[in-house]
Amino acid sequence: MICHIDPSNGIPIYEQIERQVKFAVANGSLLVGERVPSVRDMASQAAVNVNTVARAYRELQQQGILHSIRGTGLAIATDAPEICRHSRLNLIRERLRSVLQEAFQNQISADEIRTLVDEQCALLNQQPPASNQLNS
Amino acid sequence: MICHIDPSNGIPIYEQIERQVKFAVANGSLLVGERVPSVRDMASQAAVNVNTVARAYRELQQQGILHSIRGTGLAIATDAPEICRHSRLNLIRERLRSVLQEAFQNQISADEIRTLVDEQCALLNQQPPASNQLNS
DNA sequence: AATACTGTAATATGTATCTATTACAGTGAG
DNA sequence: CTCACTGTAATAGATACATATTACAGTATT
Repeated sequence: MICHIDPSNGIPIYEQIERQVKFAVANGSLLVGERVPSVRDMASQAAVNVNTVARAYRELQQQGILHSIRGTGLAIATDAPEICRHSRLNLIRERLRSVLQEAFQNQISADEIRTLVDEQCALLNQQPPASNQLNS
Repeated sequence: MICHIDPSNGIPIYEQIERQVKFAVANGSLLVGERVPSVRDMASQAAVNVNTVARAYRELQQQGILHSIRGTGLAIATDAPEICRHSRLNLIRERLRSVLQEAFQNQISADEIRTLVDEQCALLNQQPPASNQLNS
């Protein structure tokens, strides 16, 4: 899989990696038993430090999404698809809630919000669908 | 004015203060020439350090939204309403774009997004409208 | 003049994130 | 066995954010 890091969106890099692994599992882009890219591969693809990837993988292990195969790598755990399918919308919902809360607190109407949403949906649909490929 | 700080939304506190002053100006809650709460008042109301408020005010000065009256305080500048009315939707648009970009990159459909938006609009409408009052 | 406010600045401390680098033990293929 | 790969750990350094504390100069009120 390929990770797209946005260094300027306020979300820590290790957490962005975490989230994208979860989405990939929920999408079926990563299957149970399949190995995730090695920390060094992922780090070089994402132009990020190895420690940062290692932290993401560590937290994914603690959540039961990855399990370690000693000396070989990290693989998608059996329970991962269920966990990640459940997380899929929640990850977006939480971020969305935070934005809309600020909007409502500052007198922006639901109509204005819906207009902004439609506008951004149109813009993002035109862009390349950010190919979520598997790795080698 | 009263500031609502969310320590867990990834936006630095000084920037949250900055944004809320801009919204208040755009809304007409703060009028040209009116004084903004003193750094010490704002800090105690928001349960935040004085330096953090001072940083927000400093950046608002650099943007031409506040101007200093020596020994007396900071007041809303003449150009502030125009600047802030222009910023109003853009501040939300940028945060929204970031969230929707992540959603689209991870195969969440526009329909799913719109469902989430409507769901959150309904939830937030039920809550107290977060009174954006002027101070004493 | 004295007092109580303004903003502003300097200093030190703590925490979180990220980087760079080095090292080590386990695994598998040649 | 050797070599190249795994994850993992330890260390050190940089930066950003926020805190606590102290201090100072300007202004207005009494």
